[in-house]
Amino acid sequence: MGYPIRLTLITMPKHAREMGVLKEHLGKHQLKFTRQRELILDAFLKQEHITAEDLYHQLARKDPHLGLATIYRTLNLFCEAGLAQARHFGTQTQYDNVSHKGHHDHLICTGCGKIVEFENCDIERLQEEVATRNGFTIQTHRLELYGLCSSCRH
Amino acid sequence: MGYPIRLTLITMPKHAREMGVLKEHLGKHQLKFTRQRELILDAFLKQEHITAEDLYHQLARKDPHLGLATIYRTLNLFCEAGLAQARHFGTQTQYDNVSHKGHHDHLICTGCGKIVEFENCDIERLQEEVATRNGFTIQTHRLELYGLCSSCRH
DNA sequence: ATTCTTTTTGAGATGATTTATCAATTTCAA
DNA sequence: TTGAAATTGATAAATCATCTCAAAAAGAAT
Repeated sequence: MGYPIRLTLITMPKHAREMGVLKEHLGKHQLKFTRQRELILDAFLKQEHITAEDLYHQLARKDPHLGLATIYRTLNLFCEAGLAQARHFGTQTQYDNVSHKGHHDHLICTGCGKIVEFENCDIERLQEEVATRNGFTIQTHRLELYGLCSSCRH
Repeated sequence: MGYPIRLTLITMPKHAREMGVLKEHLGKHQLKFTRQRELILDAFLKQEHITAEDLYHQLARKDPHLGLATIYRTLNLFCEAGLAQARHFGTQTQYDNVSHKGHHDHLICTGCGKIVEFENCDIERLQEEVATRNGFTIQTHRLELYGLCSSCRH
């Protein structure tokens, strides 16, 4: 009986953990915490993946008119801080939100463009094996499977 | 005893099989077989992977002066014919020669840029599993492992 | 709070890569 | 050989991302 005691968590600001990661990275590199960086991180974390251009338009309506260059700079900063990962799919660069998972693999439908994300420990273990056998130490990886989803096969 | 009877193969023109693949693709799409396309395929097949720019410079001295636009058009044509595969690595597009292997996976050193190619049947089998579980039929895939090679780790 | 140094921002210029345009040329089937 | 259709090459244009730099903001030290 009694209510679950989650009040402190419920009232925590959104994306507190990621904001902390960002601040730690900034501190370590003599960089500053700005309103723009906060706004962009907040918006970025609401998506699985987005392009700089899309994020620019999404934020254009907000109060200060954020420059496109700032969006690019900040997304690249997130990559360095380990909050995002750049991926070149098609013509524009996609920035993936990897703040809540170790790796990010994709199943991509060549028919409709649908993207399904997955994780597979067995594959990752085999990747480590291959790398070790070749004297490499893996920092990150990218696995994309292209094909037709069930709807597009017909 | 006696010599191995491989004479017909030995005297076959280089890249005959791939040239056949190209011609078949051209025929199916009302496209024409030109001297440029022949030259570009010949040069392209001599590498594992190359950028349009590099191929352009490599061919610049040859008889008909090939335009850069033609190189791009033709490499994209090869992709459609299944002879090449485009990969966005860094800023330029890399065109991989996939004519003699099923798939093309890479170990890429983030220190020196060295690229090691590998194939791993176990990984491919697991990829099929993942795809099937999600209702996908795989057409192709891309696996890139980024890390430091043994020389760059120091 | 004020000052001061350093970093960041925004707007547009710039750079890099790829595609589009179009007249002249080439291919290839009739 | 002829003629319709496709291709080519040169360059313009488009696309995407980074660079430049003066003005603004951040943050530490007064």
